[in-house]
Amino acid sequence: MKFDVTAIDQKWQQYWKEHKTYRTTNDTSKPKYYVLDMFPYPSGAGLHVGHPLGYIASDIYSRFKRQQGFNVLHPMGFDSFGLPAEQYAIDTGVHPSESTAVNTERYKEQMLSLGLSFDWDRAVNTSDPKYYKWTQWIISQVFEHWYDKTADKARPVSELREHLAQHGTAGLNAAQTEALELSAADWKAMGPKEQSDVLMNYRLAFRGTSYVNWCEALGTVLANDEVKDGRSERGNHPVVQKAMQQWSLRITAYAERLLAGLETVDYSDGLKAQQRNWIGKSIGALARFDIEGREEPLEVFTTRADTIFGVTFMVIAPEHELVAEITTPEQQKEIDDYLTYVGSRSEVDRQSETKVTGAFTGAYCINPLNGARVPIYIAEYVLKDYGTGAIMAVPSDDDRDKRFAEKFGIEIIDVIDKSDYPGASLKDKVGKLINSDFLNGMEVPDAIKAATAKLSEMGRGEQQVNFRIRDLIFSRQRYWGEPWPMIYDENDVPSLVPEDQLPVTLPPMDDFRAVSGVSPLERATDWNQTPTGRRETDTMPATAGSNWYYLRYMDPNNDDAFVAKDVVDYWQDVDLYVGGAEHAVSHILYSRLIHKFLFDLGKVPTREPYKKLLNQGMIGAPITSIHLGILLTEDGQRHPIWIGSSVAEGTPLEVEGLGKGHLVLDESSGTRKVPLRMVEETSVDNEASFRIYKSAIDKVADDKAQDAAYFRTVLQQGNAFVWETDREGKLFIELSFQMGKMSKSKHNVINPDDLSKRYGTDCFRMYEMFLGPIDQAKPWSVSGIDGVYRFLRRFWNLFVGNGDQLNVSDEEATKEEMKVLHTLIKKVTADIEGLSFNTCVSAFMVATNDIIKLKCNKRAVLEPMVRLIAPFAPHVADELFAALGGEGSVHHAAWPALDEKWLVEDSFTYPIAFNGKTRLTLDFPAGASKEDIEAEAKAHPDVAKHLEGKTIRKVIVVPKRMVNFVVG
RNA sequence: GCCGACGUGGCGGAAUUGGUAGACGCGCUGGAUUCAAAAUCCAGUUUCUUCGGAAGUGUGGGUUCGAUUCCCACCGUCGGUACCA
Repeated sequence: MKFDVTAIDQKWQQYWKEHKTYRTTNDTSKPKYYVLDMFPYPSGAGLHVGHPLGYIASDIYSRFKRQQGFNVLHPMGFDSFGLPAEQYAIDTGVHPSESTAVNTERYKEQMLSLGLSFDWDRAVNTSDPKYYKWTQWIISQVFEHWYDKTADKARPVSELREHLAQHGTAGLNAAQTEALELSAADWKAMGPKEQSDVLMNYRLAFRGTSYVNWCEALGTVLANDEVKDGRSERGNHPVVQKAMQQWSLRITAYAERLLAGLETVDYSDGLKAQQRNWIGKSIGALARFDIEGREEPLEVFTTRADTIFGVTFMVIAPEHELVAEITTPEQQKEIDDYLTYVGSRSEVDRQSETKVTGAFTGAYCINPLNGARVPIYIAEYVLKDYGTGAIMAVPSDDDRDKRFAEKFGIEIIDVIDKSDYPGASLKDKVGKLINSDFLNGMEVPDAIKAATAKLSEMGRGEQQVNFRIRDLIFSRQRYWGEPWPMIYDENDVPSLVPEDQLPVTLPPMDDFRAVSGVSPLERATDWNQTPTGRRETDTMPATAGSNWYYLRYMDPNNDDAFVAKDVVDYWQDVDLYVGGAEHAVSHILYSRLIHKFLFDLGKVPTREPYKKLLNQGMIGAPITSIHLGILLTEDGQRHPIWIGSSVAEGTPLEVEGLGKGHLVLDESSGTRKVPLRMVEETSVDNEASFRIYKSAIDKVADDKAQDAAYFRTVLQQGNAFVWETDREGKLFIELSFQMGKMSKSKHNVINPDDLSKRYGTDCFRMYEMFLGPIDQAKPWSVSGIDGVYRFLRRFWNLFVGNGDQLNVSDEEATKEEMKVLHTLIKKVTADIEGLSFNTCVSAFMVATNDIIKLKCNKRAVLEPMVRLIAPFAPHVADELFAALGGEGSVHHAAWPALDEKWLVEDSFTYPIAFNGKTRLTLDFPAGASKEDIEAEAKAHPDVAKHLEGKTIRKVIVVPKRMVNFVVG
């Protein structure tokens, strides 16, 4: 028996594959346990050392539960639709299905080599038509439902039609885009197109105009979470707001339930807070201000109705529909100029803006409580999508309003006396009302109630709840996603593709570019023209496939349903969900939405999809960045150029092909840093800086790899390099360097394969766990992996001794030896339950060291230790288990049972403290009484020495803890 | 700005309900083995010290017989979010 990690790894990985050791059946006789890893997107870069952290943790947990006798569902699959594969296809001409297949295979191999116990027979792929048939089916169901706020659940659209035919909109309490008023007769008089438009107002999946994040470079709409700092997360392209016709999911209908459900699940506080934030519930009041010379009032939403006497102007969003209507002729030019200015600004501009801007419409409205005449402005800082798109401005009590009032010379009326609350900010909502008529003297919370009540009494407003969350835009003008299963007839009325015709598969294409907002599928005319009408050419976003995948694993090959009822009734929900915090908001929220929808339909038995969520911490790694600057040439031309990290602004430069000039910086952010993968040829100069050599860049030009494609894109943003020369005369640019999280976009990924090969998979697994608490961020470092390797060797040597043969005795174990074993059982069992895997590894080390000291090689101790270490070191454990004559795989062997009798102590070592400071320790029998301990301790000569010349004021004895003398 | 998490040796990190701070591992120092090295094994390793001790868990206060743990204020790091009315 040799400790040959490579041979052991291969042998057992082969064995598990052949024997389908990790196959899971829907065996309802055992209790179920569902452990899920977040769906990976199979990128070209492969796994890095950050990924396995979560996979190993969930694998350990699954194996542990399996040994405890649970029927464990632990599946893996791939989120294989998405932008990167399509972008890669545009860059290289490789079809997304091909690159995805290659990447998926690579991920699977890497996961197999980590010894992860997935049941690969249950693997799913979102881009597989057999899978996305059901994605389309679920979205079809969403389309066929509306939200009844009275019943607080989704109901079929057929019932809505009936209601409209009988009562019109009377008595309808539905989640809707806008409030409609129709009689039954109105409804019946409508044509198909008009009826369809009315239903769209209520459908949970609907088509409508919305302001969207438009990314010109990617040629598609992006979700809020796909935009970071006004740029696209994929590719870092600028994003602008644009009004477009889009499919959306009415997530706002579920806002309240998504919020309430957080109370019932075991997620971290931080994550719950993030979700609450994203949903953004606020309770306030709707107030209606009459506009001079106009019937319809101006509606505003405010959380501070109490400050209504301090209102000195109103602000509406530039996109607000009233703007055109109320602007007076004298102010028309000013408003037009401002609208032009707003239209010219991207998201980045708007977000980085600190000064207030706006324009006066010339119109006035009337404060309903005191009749004051209030001017109406438009300004960028008021958002179209939140509340009513209009605010009542209270410059005395709101920072932005104040800056605006100061700039435009508007009166400021103090309405809150905060002198009782020094240091309180506006958000604290404290103080006493002044200058406010009947509210004077009230505290803020009371005044809010009183003012709201008054508005309501006057019919000028009412209490209202507002949510920050916006409906989820579910259209992408791209190829590589699920087609919306819709056909438009000659009246432009969309209808679902019948269920028996699903899936609507993607047509084969070889050119995936989206041209000016039109999906590439528009060009597939053979596909999109059908006898009954034209197909919808928008596809769904990546989240469509990933927000319900956990259900498909339960029943992955079912052709009659997304999951069979009896199967989902058995598996219920995910017990433990492990993944990165970067998906904390969007993915979790969207799958919670779909789950709740399916619950309403009676398709799933639980209200929440994920009972417990574990977010693994990031593993940090170096990020190298290349700098982009601007060369201003003597003839006034500006050229983007690549420069070293140390080139200062104003440096005179002469660049081949561009001429002489000097360096100016990017207006927005100085030199712009672009993360760059360390290509192999890049050489390390010292720890703080890296160099990229010209020879490396030239080589990339004809490289077909996916990394090279990214690299080329980056390089195309600058058109020349400002080279420096090293000692050997080679040209290079110095890159900047910092530690940061490991991610595809930062191109600082470290691959686990090498370590796994060198030290063995089990060592790599235990080392990753040993790094620290699973949920905390930490830098990657390989120092320390040797220690884990040495431990595994020592553990192995317990069984083989000095020779190459198994050397285990059948003698009865001593009390001391059994104590070591049971201490380990207790610690490891508790710590796995508590997801504290790093301390488990320590516990194994301690136990191994103790057993070595006891020179114990007894089966009674060692065999249970093999079963304990099996979740952590599955290969070595199976090898040892087989050598010991175990039947089958250790991974189906029972978890060792704890017997507390071995842990009972005869005596306890008490720390003896004086005024809380421990000075010595003394042993007392475990059963000794307080009185005996106190008397004996006082009598002990070492204690007496400390008590000399002092008065004992008090003695505290806590059995099995400590003794403390309070002296003076 | 707001929300959340976290601050412990040279480093990663341990410490049930408040009860011996620094487990375990890395690194380092010394030793054994070796012609030598690797590997392995043994001992030591918070700081200061007059070698009796003393101080010590980001900083300052508080509660307590006793605080890494609980409370208050502040500082710092990381993550999220940002004109949300």
